[in-house]
Amino acid sequence: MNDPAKAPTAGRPPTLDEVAKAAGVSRATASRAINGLPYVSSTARAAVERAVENLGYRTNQVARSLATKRTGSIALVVSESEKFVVSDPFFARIMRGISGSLGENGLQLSLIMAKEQHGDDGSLRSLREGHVDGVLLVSVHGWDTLAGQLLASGLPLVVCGRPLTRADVPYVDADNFNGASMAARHLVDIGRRRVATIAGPRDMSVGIDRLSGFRRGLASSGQPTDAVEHGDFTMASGEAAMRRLLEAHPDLDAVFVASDLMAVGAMRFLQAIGKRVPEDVAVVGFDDSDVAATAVPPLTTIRQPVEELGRTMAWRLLAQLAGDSDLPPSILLPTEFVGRATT
Amino acid sequence: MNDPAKAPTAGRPPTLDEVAKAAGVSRATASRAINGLPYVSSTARAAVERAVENLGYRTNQVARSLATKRTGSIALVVSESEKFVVSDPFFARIMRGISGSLGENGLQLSLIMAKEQHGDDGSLRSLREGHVDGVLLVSVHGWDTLAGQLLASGLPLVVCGRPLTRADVPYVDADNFNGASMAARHLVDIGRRRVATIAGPRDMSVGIDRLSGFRRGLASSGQPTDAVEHGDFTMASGEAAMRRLLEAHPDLDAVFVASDLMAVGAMRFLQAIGKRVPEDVAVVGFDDSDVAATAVPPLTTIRQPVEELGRTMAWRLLAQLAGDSDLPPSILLPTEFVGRATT
DNA sequence: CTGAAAGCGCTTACAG
DNA sequence: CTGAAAGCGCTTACAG
Repeated sequence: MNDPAKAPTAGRPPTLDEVAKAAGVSRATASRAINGLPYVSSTARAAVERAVENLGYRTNQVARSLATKRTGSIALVVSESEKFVVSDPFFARIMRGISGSLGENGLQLSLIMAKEQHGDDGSLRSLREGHVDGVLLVSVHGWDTLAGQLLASGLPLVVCGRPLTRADVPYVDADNFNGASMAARHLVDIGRRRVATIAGPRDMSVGIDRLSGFRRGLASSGQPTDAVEHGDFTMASGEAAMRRLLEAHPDLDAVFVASDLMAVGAMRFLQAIGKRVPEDVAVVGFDDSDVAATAVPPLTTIRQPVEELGRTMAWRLLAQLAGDSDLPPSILLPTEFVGRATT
Repeated sequence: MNDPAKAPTAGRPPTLDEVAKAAGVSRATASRAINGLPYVSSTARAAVERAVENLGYRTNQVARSLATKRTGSIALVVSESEKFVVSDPFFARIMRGISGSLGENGLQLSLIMAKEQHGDDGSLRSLREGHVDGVLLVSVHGWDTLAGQLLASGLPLVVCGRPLTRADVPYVDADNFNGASMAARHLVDIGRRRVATIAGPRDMSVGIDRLSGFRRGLASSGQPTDAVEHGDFTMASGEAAMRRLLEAHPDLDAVFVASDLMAVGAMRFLQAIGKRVPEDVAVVGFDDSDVAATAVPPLTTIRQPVEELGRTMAWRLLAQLAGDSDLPPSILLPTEFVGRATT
């Protein structure tokens, strides 16, 4: 059943020219019909559609890119030196959001793992070679180095998380400030009199914003906001910070922890020394990651919409590429209180 | 300091034509010099190099692709429906290997998260639109659906892990059979008389191969190979399988577990019921993942070279694209015994 | 070793 | 609504 009408091109995929010929129209008209442009008679459109179907025609995106100067693909740049970043569940969810949103719009995702140690190692080279239309950057540390190179490339850029330096680049982030504030207020509302916090690193905006939010939330209660220890978002660091906190403030009866993982570490320490959660010490985490629900007891926390973060980054970049005006320079996504058993 | 010699193109990046003009040669010669082709006089080459430098010229890859019919990018297809796949540390390491290897060869990595539920959801569309030169597939389950579509695209394809069906597609895998065999032999060598196994799923080649290897390794000892329970590679499944194993074979004194994570689950159960590891029951895992070294006690295991798996997939595909003949249809990477404290 | 010319497969003013 | 033509920026036989 080697229907010659279906394979007239012997191997090589059919071209627009062949479609036009088969439809009895010009290449220009065929192009318009295929791209859904106006001003194509319905008969011409139908003929082209039939030809496309018969020939199994697919637009050659490379040729289209050369003509339109749009590549239809977006780079996702991650810093490879952070060993864990790709395997981080948070990152995986971001990526899923981005990928879904891009896919719906017919765009490709080009993944670039940049080694940030060297100034120019070539991993970002493709960005300057017209391979992509825009760039999405996800990087916790090393933001400056990478962002500098990306900005220099002149491509539209959206980053994940509020950048510490360079206020001039569009970003998307969770509303860490208000989330943390909610957590603190909740602890006050349930009657806790001495509320402490395990904050994130001082040099990350996510650490900084959750700490300021915590202070803001506690402000109305008149409580001091001096019971603060820092961790690095690992479980072990949460455990150690909890120990330091109790040494310095033995009277604390609640703790807001800037990530669920650190909160689990903190709870582990509390339980090890015989403190009951929530009776002796109430705990609120942040993220609503998988560990929150499976912790014992299940962890009260602040949810951030991670996949939505990725979706929104993609949306913001696409809107910019589409030339939308009056775009918000940056976007904060609402966080949400999730009550469980630790408060 | 707006040196006109450095920015003669006002915004728009410089073209090959401009480089040629600046170097005083033809476009053809400029092209040859830039691509390092032979038959270019050293003076011409030098002049072109200088012009490239001065103008800040970069090859427009899209134009090059149209002319050469090579895109310089490779698709990495993963199945999105496996929620965890992207956040799986194993996958992250594979991806690092692939990305590194591709980057060294100046190729792009295009990430495609395919929804395998639908026959054709468009996520694989780009593959048929000339976007990529070849495809790398990483997917544990759902292999058939995806591979079928990919094979149909006619693009060169290399998959990760031995496919259960379709022996006709090149793959790269760890030598699961010999690794498992080594594990079983080791347990016999240290004097265990009743060796059991917690195997992986029956419908995954990695599960199957590690089970056959185990049986092969035990064969010479004359021990029965009937003490087998299956898990699904999660910690919880390892725990449950260990329970079933002890119910059926209370006399077992050693267990080979087909993954480190399941092994940790198994150890958790053993310790919960008061069995000592390794005194009462010796345990060998598989993978040498992070949890192996941090387990208590540290887990004896079989190491598989995960990043090298990714590197090798990339190498195999590139070699095929380069037209190398006599390529091995598939490649098995050696696994290695890592002795720790559980045996 | 070099250059003029054709070609890769599309899109898009421009002039009907 | 339609078509002829130019153009996107490169590569590569071909003929010197």
